[in-house]
Amino acid sequence: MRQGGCSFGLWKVAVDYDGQAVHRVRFVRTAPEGQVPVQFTMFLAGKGTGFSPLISSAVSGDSVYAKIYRAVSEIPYGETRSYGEIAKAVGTHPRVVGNAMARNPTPLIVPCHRVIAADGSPGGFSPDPEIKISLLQLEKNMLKRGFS
DNA sequence: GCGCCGATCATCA
DNA sequence: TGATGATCGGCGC
Repeated sequence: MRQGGCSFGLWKVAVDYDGQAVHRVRFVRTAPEGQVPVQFTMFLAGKGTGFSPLISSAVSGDSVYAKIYRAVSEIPYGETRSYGEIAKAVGTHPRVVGNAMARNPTPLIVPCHRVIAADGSPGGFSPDPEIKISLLQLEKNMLKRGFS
């Protein structure tokens, strides 16, 4: 298991991973020393649209949560879905989707920031909703500017 | 049009 | 077993 950190604006991203398997991602004020997979730095710099071939350990298994994480992973770069849409896709209730996002062990890889409330408002994000806004703006800008 | 309230269900303590 | 959510939709005003 390797550990690393990189910057995203005022926040840092701490990553626990093992080869292509990513076990945990979290936003922190101070990141641990070490390298992160190149996909993270590329994505956060607006030079990548995804994390392939990295896989999150959260999507394995057959629990409802794993299904939710898989469904969320299929949201394309720059697009959004509502909690209700995800819920319908996996056959559960929107509240459960919110619960799954709140406990998401690997944000970014499972793009929980692309899941917003049904009326278009951002909804919540841990530890800070501003991160969610920043990520959505980043993706929107990059689509518009053609990954400059 | 806006705000309140009840439904709903997988985890965790 | 009961409480708790990063919600949704309908109804009343």
